[in-house]
Amino acid sequence: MRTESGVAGRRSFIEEARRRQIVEAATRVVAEVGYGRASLARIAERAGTSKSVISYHFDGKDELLEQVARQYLDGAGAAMEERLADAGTPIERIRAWVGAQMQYLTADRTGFLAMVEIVTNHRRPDGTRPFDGMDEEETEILGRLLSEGRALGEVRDLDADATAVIIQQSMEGLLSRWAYNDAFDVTAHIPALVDFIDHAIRRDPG
Amino acid sequence: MRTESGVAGRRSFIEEARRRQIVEAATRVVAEVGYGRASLARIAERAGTSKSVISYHFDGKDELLEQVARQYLDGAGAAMEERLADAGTPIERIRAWVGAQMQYLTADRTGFLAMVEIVTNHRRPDGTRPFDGMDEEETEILGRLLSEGRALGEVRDLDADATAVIIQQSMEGLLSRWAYNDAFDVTAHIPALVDFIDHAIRRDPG
DNA sequence: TCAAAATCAGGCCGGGCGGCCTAGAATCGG
DNA sequence: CCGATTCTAGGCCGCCCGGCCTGATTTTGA
Repeated sequence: MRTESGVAGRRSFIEEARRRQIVEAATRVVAEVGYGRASLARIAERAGTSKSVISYHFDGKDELLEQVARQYLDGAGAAMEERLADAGTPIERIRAWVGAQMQYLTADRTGFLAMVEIVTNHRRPDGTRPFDGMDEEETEILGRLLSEGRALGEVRDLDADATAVIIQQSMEGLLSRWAYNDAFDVTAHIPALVDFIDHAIRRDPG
Repeated sequence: MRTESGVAGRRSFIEEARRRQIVEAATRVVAEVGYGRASLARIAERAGTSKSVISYHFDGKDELLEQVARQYLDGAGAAMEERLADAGTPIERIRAWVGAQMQYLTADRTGFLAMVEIVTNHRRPDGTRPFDGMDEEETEILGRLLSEGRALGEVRDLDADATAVIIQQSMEGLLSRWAYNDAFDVTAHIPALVDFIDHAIRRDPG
């Protein structure tokens, strides 16, 4: 690879197309057979090319898989930032936030499964996980909204930070169920989850 | 191995001791380096023995790892069955259930991590997961308790089955946070979770 | 006591892995 | 148009894996 990685846009047309194609193939393979069985040979076969093409366009398997996860997470992050409503009361914004997050994350099952496999299993040579402490930022957003809600009297007396973690993980828990059970209709459970959270935090339920 | 597997109790003293020792070593190795890097060589080294001892006492790596997960899950199942309170209102029983489950599952971090790694990553040769649909039974228990509570007017109007899934997965979500972040103080969050669930389902909060 | 059975360590084997090399094909730039 | 560059396919390498074999050692049981 001639263009030293890091600066985008300096890549040729073929380079970009190949990277997209390979990332796409890797996503499908990881989602299908899992992280452990996703080899370069399988990915190359799925992409209709050879292993050396992957080696040529990526620094190695690690960079490719990190790219797969990073790509999905970047998309999710951008979509969330865009849909983070400024209007409404804190609880309304939390409801919108939870709904939007669940809706986006369940839109592309293959991408989601691949991301989960990589985030949970990928390790650096020293054993550490590259994708650590990802959702802390989102938890902080929830925590701020809960604090605002408490100040306004809309949210009952509770530990904002602890509750933010619980809300965030209740979402991830539901997504986890969906990840392990294809037949589980997660979208049908989103309203129940939003309602569940609403009643859990609202001071004066109606 | 002479005693055809299946019938327990027919194993010799040495056999039992070795199996316990190897399962213990495998648990620690899987929890430390993850499912993907947990090789027979590493497990044997940790156990202070050689690979062939594992091959002698177990049918293979698959049986060993399934044993590691099964052992933890059996212990959890037995503990839960024992602590499933008969007394109290449905919500009180749900609170007790959630608290007990969280308390037991966080008591042995190493065993829990190994179980999670194996349950999520272990696959049969055909690609299917042996540990599928495990928590459905527990979800059904929660669903029954919610239905009872609704009939008694203690629980608000809600979809019992959907809510049962959400409660179950909110627990697993919190455990997942703990699994990925050693510093996360999960026990400190248990009361907040129980309170969260209580407010989410109770008809007349106070 | 002592042969038979059980248990163990070390080495070896075939296989799949990621990475790399090489020769040639495709593309580009002047 | 053609040399230089980019890109690709296939094969090869060393590594680690799980499984197996062999021969030594320990334990068992009559």
